[in-house]
Amino acid sequence: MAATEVSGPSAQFTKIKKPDVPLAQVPEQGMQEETVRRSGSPQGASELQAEGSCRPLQAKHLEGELSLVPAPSEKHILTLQTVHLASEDVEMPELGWLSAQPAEEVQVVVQADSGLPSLLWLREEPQQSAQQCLAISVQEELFPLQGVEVMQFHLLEENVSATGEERQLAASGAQSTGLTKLEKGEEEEQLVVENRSTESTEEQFFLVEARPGDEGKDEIVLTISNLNVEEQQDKPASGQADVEKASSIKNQRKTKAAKRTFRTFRCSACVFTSSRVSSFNRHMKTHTSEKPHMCHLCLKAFRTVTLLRNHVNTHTGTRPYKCGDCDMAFVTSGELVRHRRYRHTHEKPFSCSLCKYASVEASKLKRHIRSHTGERPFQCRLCSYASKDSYKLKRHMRTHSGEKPYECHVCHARFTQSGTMKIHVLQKQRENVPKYQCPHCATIISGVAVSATLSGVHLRNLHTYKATEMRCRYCSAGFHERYALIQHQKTHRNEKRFKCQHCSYACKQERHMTVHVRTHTGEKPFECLSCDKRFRQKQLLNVHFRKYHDSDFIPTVHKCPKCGKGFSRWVSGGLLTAASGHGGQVLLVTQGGCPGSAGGPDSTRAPTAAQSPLRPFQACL
DNA sequence: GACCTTGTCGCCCTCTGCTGGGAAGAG
DNA sequence: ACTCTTCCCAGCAGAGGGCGACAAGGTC
Ligand SMILES: [Zn+2]
Ligand SMILES: [Zn+2]
Ligand SMILES: [Zn+2]
Ligand SMILES: [Zn+2]
Repeated sequence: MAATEVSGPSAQFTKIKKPDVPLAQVPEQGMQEETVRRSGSPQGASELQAEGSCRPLQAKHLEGELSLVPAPSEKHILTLQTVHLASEDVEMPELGWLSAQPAEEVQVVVQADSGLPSLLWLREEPQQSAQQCLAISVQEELFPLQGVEVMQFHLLEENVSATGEERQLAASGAQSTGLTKLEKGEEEEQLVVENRSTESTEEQFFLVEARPGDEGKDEIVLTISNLNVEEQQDKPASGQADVEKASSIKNQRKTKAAKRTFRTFRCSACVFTSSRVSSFNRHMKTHTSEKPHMCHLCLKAFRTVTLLRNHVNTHTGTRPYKCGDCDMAFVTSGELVRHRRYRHTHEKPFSCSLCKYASVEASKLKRHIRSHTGERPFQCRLCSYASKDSYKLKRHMRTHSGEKPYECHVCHARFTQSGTMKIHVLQKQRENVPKYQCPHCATIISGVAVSATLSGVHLRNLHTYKATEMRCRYCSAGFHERYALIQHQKTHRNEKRFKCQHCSYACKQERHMTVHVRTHTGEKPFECLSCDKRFRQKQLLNVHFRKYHDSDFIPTVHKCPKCGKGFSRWVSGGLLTAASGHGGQVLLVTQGGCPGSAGGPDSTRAPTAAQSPLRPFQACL
């Protein structure tokens, strides 16, 4: 490949568009190139808005370069950096793509139209070469290589513009030097990036070349090449503009990536890539069903010896990984780590972005997120219920099956949930615990916590001698023991302490006396709103209203078992109060029946008040 | 290949809170 | 006798903690 030329009316940055080649068609490795074009139609800077949660990047111009400075905490997904490939006799400057320090880099923002990551980083290099290209590094984990390879990189001319010098170069069709150079102050855009957090992973590299498009057209052609299969030497020779030469560029950055030689092996069946052939080979076995290692105890087969050994340990109970802080032990180190996070370190690496929840395991966060989204993937096949996790659905299914797996050991009652049974058992224990009988009184202390403490409290509170005499609330009696006082006061309870001033009537409660006094004063404070009749008691008014003004009122009929006549009420002493058929009279009857018969009581409901044979029985009220 | 780490799925558990029916007691 | 209120309790769902088991990749 020849030296890359960059041309065009302005500087250029890239807009990622949708992959337009199916992943399966993506060239596997090497120097295959994807050439994409973009016409020169301008795009408004306002389009530089990524969807989703966003954080603005402010464009700045620093000493002739425009850079977009991210917030320090930003993590980004793609990195786009310029690499200035020198001519054959010019030693290449350092390669920015290995720097892996985004905060130091100059960035270029691209927009994702199709959910692709929305930011590329672009590193501005000094203009040391007439031949330039771009290298893109991709954090593999979040953005599979194949997906990137086929992306279209569109130039956004409005965003950036070439310096005057560059314009000249472009106009002349000569080699451009300032691919990433931005005109100071020309368009300082507030750019927005997708705020997606990720951990740093191995990077993938592409070579992007820019050169003028068809003659006379406002067009730039970007050529994207894969660099992954090339080796990068620690001490490369001078570079050329083709990939092979780029691959041997001296890398002066002291980074991890720069210090090692790497080669990428890529699975043809999935997105997996690895720099190690051993990992690659092992990975390829995952695409087969080959499981040569079989458990002699249960005949289950495994892919690796390690998996088999762990499995056999579950049979034998062998748990080599013991927790240093408790007695727990585990089959695998991972289980131990997780246990320690749950029980000892409380480290919770997975945090909810919507609330303060954090979890030890990703699956727990996933489950938690459903409480925000309301998603209920587990649908009951018998009713409309759907749950957010499988366990709740399983638990719910017991309501259909009637299964009650939990049994009370005290009364053998069964329950669908353990918690329900637990509460029940606690209740039973309260009933069955040993009781404490106070030696000084009839008090019996029972409950779950019968103890010396509790009985001691009883003795101290009730049976200790008090120097100060305690007076009864109702009379002049005095006591030095609280228990004696309380017992005495109880004797006042059944006393008819309220005595009528006008007659001999006495009662226990003041409210009863209030009502009674009205029989002397004639006061009837409760007035019927429908007939102006007045009552001394509210209850009497209520009864009146129902009987005479409520059409829904259904009186109870007590039938005389002997003669079948209806009575409004049964009096336990053997009196039936006559209802209809007895002319509204009060009739004294024997237990066996009314005077015209003999027998016991019976009661039925009359169909309606209107149809009832009963007549309101005023005399008995 | 061994060891380790990371990730995933599934299972079971606890704690918690709401609800409705029924018994008991008060009014 | 009736009504109303309160309490109890079983039923049930929401949310989260913890572990078992396994798969797969990185590294030595
Ligand atoms: Zn087995
Ligand atoms: Zn422990
Ligand atoms: Zn949350
Ligand atoms: Zn259901």
